[in-house]
Amino acid sequence: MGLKDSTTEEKILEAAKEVFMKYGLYGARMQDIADTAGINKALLHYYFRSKEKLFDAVFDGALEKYFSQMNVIGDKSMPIKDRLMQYVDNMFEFFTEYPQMSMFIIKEISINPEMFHEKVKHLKNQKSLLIPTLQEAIDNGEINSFDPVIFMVNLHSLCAYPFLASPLYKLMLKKHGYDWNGEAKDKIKESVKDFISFKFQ
Amino acid sequence: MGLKDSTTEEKILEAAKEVFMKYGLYGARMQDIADTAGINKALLHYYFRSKEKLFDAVFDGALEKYFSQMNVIGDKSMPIKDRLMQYVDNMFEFFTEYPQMSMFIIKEISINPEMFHEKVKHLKNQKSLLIPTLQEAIDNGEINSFDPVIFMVNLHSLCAYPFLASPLYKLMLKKHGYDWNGEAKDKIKESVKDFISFKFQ
DNA sequence: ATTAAGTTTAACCATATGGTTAAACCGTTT
DNA sequence: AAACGGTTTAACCATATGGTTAAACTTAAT
Repeated sequence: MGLKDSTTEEKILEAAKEVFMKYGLYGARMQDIADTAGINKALLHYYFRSKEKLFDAVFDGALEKYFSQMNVIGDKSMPIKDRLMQYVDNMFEFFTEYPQMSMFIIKEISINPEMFHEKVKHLKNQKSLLIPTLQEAIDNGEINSFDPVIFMVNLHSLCAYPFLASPLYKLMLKKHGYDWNGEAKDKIKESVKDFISFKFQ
Repeated sequence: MGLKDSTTEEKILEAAKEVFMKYGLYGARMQDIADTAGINKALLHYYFRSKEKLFDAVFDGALEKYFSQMNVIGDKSMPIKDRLMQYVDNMFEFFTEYPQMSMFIIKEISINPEMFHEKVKHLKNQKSLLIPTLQEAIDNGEINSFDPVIFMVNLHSLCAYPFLASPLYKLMLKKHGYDWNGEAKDKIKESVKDFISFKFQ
């Protein structure tokens, strides 16, 4: 019950992240995780009692990171437009660092929505900060009225989809002279900012 | 080698679609497919030699349907704006009928890009019709100049992501008074049309 | 009715897989 | 050095899984 060797546990978690994110709960193999971590398979069960428990640790971490990131939004000292531009920058930075995360979360929820329903209760940042922020700017008369919920869906679409579909784009954009890991990502980010700029004169 | 009972083969393919799309190649179980189809497991191997072959049949069908759909775009008799609006309608119709398809295709490509690379060669409609169509409208002076490749990415983002993320939205939009299966989908479609309208005065 | 060909099933097989256990291996305390 | 606690490993177990086989079944042609 004492302190466990943190580095081993972290090695396991890192490997589990990699394998679960790629193959999902059912597609992932414990032996694969052990090999990736460079340890014995029995150690997985020593640190995390079962495959499900290990998966939970990975999934909980992902949910926490994902939802807290989605709520990073600048304070009221800036105009709403600047805050949104910064929000776009943050999303692109986040998805660049964790390109597989949205796919992982969405896919696992689609397989097992009940589990997600249970887990979301224990999250601290479950409600979007973006929507009340937009609503406030509308109420202030800072921007013209529109539906902030629908706008949030559009904005997340524009930012998240290019990364979700990057396995496709990595192979298909070449035909049009673009390299995903090169200029494409930045050009897309600028185009997203262009897109939402129209909404704010 | 003669004609096989078409209904059994179709039952298998239907079940395989369902199970593979949900769990992916590695997560899917042959027994699960057999149970879903209501047949003996050995029959799967009688009609399709192996799990991989059965998966190929499903994946090839999905690729074919997906890429041919992405190229349905009206002819030059209409103004470019109307053609794009129709394109949006088509995408929303398609994703409503096959909500899991983009997820399935993208996920499997991300696990095994080489396989996709091989398969895409044998596709008839591999290159996007949207991009040359936009380029033509720009060259004609019908619309102001912009990058058609980046625009295509944005447009597909706006249309595809809401369905990709629908497992999430189904659970989260309720908090804001929306029902995914009710009004939300249509409101999002209209907002997408609004978004792209800005590009065309 | 018999044959022939395709179809379907139950019973099997070899291996993969999640999980367990007892022993070995540390590092620290006494 | 002995004892103790946490850590790691090899060997093992029960079941799941993809795949095979031989026999039973169905249908149509002769």
